[in-house]
Amino acid sequence: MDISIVPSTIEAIPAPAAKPAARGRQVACTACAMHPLCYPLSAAEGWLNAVQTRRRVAKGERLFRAGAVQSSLFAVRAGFLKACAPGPDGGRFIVRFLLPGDAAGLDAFAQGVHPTEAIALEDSQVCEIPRHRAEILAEGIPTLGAQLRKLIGTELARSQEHSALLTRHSASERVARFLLDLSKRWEERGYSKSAFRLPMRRQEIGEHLGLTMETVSRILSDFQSRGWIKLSRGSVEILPEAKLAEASHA
Amino acid sequence: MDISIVPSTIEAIPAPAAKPAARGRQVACTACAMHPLCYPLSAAEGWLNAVQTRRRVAKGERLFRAGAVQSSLFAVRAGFLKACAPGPDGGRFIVRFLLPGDAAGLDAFAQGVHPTEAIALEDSQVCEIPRHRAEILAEGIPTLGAQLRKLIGTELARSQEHSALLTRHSASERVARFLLDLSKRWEERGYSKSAFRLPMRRQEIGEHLGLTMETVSRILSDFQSRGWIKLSRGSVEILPEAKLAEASHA
DNA sequence: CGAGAGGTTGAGGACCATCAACGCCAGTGG
DNA sequence: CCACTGGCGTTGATGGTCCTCAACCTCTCG
Repeated sequence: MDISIVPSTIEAIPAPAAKPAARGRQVACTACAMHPLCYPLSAAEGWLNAVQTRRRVAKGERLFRAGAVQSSLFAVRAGFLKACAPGPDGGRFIVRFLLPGDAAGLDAFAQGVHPTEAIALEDSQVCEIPRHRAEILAEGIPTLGAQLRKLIGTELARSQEHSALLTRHSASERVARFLLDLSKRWEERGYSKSAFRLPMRRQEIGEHLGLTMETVSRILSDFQSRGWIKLSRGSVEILPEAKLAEASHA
Repeated sequence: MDISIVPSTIEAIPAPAAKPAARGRQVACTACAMHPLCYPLSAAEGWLNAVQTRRRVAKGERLFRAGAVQSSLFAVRAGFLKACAPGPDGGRFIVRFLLPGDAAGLDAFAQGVHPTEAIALEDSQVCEIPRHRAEILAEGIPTLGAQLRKLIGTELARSQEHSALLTRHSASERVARFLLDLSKRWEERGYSKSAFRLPMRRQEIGEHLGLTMETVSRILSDFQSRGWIKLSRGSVEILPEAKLAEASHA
């Protein structure tokens, strides 16, 4: 059985205690950013189990620490994490929120050390590919090398786009785009694009968008009062008649 | 003669008309971001000439266009360029200023298409490595593949750091850091860290830092009146007793 | 000389940060 | 069961930072 292609279940791996939070949310391997990396491995018998291990990350736990040597690449399998760059003053910038299927830790290819860290916002699961394995395999299988470049390049393009968002758009445009971006990413993973969880705090949205938590809260409230979204504890619904797209680049 | 190691001169390549602007400013190959890529090639006889070509880019000319298929990677050999992401509304975000020794076009590894474009701010020269060559070589020489990943990863880390700068720092902190960053990069290339050209317009500094040209102008004037810098047409001097570093993170 | 691009400087105001108070909810312990 | 507590979210008042609009200056080039 090819577990890289068949969407496997959480029960397929040893679990000390199956947690509801991580259930029904894991992404199919075929939708994973790392899939092109994992897939060829399944063809090379005996390698798969050695290369791909899984790991649980409890809410609040750090997957890897800023400044730590890059030992592995990660792919989020289930849950929700944040990738953040801690500042010297205790503040931090949240580079990105990580959804199931997203890759993490790629920025460490620069120095071999993680410049950012990843912290779980809820109980999560990740697939782990040891770095030296990835490198060896990238040498042996040319398409893997290309896929790895593509993955890092995608992160780069995304980061540049985020910078553009930060320089050229108002607070409400940023929040609107943030919601639409999440919506799109959930849709790409086969989930509802109109209703999804929002497990991060307002503070963290602010740290991602360059705003204060109060501003984020006000703007979300404003969107709700206009009938564009519906907020509830830890989740949001984007109403069909959403003017969000309109608001996002005006 | 190994032109990848010996700092070669502009006269060594056919030049329709040697332009003073590009002279005395080309970086030594050993200081180039692409050097680890170029260097191994010189060991493989016969490949070098085919892989590494040079190209002149006149002031105002576009090295590659946003949306164009990625045909090559580039390394700046002499001159000064900007890498920018044009917005739909005619505005744009300047991702980065490119100095001699910097790599350009790496973000195209995401889709095979350039998301950003590079435009010369003054007459420049670039080294060009066709993409398919780079890929073939990366397959053949493992260290090349790793170097390529490292290059892209470095761009990624830099971009994330820039995002952090945009979200968490005031206008004057941004300008101060911008100057210090340029200073450091010139120093790394063997030039003066205290006096260097500033060939971009105020408008363009603003597009890089998320500020208006008026704000940039005011802050530079302010720095000058405090005795921290000395401005002259197209260049700047950072005075030894610079409080810039202090201002950059306060 | 005139025209135009880029830079500087000023006045006024929008936008968002700051500071502060309050509400809601979950968890805790009496 | 209920008060207490602390984290998070909301909302209001106020002020600072930076944008906007505008005038003027300098330099370059035809």
